[in-house]
Amino acid sequence: MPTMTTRLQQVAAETFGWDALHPEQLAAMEPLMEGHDVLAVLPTGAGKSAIYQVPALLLPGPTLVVSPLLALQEDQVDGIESSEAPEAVAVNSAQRTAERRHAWRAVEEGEAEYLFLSPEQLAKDEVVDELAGLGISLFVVDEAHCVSAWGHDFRPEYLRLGGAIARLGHPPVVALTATAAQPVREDIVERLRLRDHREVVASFDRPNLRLTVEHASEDRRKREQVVVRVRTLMADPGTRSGLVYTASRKDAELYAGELEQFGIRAAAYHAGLRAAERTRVHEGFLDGSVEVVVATSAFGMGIDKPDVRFVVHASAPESLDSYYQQIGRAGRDGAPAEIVLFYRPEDLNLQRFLTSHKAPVKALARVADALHERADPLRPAELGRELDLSPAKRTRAVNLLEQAGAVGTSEDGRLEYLDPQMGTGEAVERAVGVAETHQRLTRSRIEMMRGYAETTGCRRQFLLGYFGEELTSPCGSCDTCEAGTASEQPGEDEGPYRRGSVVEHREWGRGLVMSLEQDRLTVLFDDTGYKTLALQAVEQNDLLTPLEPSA
DNA sequence: CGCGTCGGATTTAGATCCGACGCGGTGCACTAAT
Repeated sequence: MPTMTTRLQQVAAETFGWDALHPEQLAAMEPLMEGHDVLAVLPTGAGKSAIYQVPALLLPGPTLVVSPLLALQEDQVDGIESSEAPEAVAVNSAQRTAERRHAWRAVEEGEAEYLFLSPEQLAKDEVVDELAGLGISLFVVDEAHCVSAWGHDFRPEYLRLGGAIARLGHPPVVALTATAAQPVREDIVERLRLRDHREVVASFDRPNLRLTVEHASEDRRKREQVVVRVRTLMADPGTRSGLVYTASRKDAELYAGELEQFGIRAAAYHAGLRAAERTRVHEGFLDGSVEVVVATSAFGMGIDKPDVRFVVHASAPESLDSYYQQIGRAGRDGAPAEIVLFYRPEDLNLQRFLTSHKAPVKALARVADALHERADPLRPAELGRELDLSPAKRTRAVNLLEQAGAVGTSEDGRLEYLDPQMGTGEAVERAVGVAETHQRLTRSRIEMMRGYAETTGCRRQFLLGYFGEELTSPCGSCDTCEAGTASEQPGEDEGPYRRGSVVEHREWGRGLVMSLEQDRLTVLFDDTGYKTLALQAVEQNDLLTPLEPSA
């Protein structure tokens, strides 16, 4: 009787041609095979897809893969098609009816093992009903950070996945991502309602990325410096391609135009461009005809180019999660790459604006009232028709009420008001509270971005600390290390506050110590998000009470 | 929210100050008109 490990390795080799599975891949696959849910946070290139592709063939029913972009679904389907594995199909709005019907039939008849869907598809009753009859044996959430990054506002259907999983009888669930700090991991686990799950988290360290921050006071000056830096980087004979990230579409166009004037084959990329132009830039970047892509956050997921030699940020993004993901597109081949952030504190204001979403009080009240009045639970689509609310608005309101504990989803996907004793006024108030807590976390993440840019300590230590990883001594290769300011460091084992320990603050409640610098420490509070505290003030005023020793 | 820009006023002939105004990201799915 071969062991599970052997069987997995056999399938990997025979079907996919992978000679050996990494320990981390196996560590994620094995609990899945035993029926556990799994959250795997592994760097791009670590073979995340294998984690579901291989067990899928050893589990009885079809495998459902939720993927955020249609282009990614297409890539994955093509990838599976080129292996010996059974068929993979996608179902989405870009298809003709006949094509869609064919895809469903292929899964029903067992010809297709893998089915790719967007979260929006899964928010539709008829889709989940169809899936319920298929005996899905593995539920995959690819790019799972999207649950947390997009579910709360931009794509609220991401928060409906937990309900869909429940309606499918909760098959083993695996959530896969390359980037997730502690609160993101917790959010994924909670929102997808993972049960007794296992986490596989690889190191976030990318030693070949050289981290630098350039401080600028004037906007105009910063713009000049960005262009000069990109020209300098491109002048290196070993450099064929690089990425520039901007905060706005206009800036992407502006920088791309300017770089072109200096003879660099640059192109802008953002969501305002026509599909054909986006494809042209994307493909040009991969084949080398476009040297530098100047992009908003629209560019990145699914881009796997090994020789990107630099990532320059003309403006800071809204979190270190996004930043890490964007810089992670450099140096995939392992060779050195330059990472430069041009930082002006004012730039964070734009991020503050872009991430500010007020609680939809009107929609909350209407949804709460409608559900309170009804004796029978009702389907989300019915609710939308009844209230004449757009799907996005309705879903956002339902999500908030659900997180507030006022509304629940039944086994068959119907919405119900949980406690008739609770007035709708209170339900709305609680939901607003949930939105505000989330907003505080968002704000605090912007402050962590500021912390990274402004630290005099080792940048790599700061970045890794944010992801809950300890680098015991300064890296020696970032700008602060080279400038000598990063050399001082706190004694990790001295003092009552250690990385990973749990503390309590009178006002902010329970928190997890994320990192220690020479004169300050950063704590992730459950309700307030990240806070950076001066050690002196903490000690003098006895601000923090240690609750548990570090794990 | 708050930055950058623009136009007008002020004061005095080129420049500065002030207030008003516009602007700012990520994708799915669907529909209606060609």
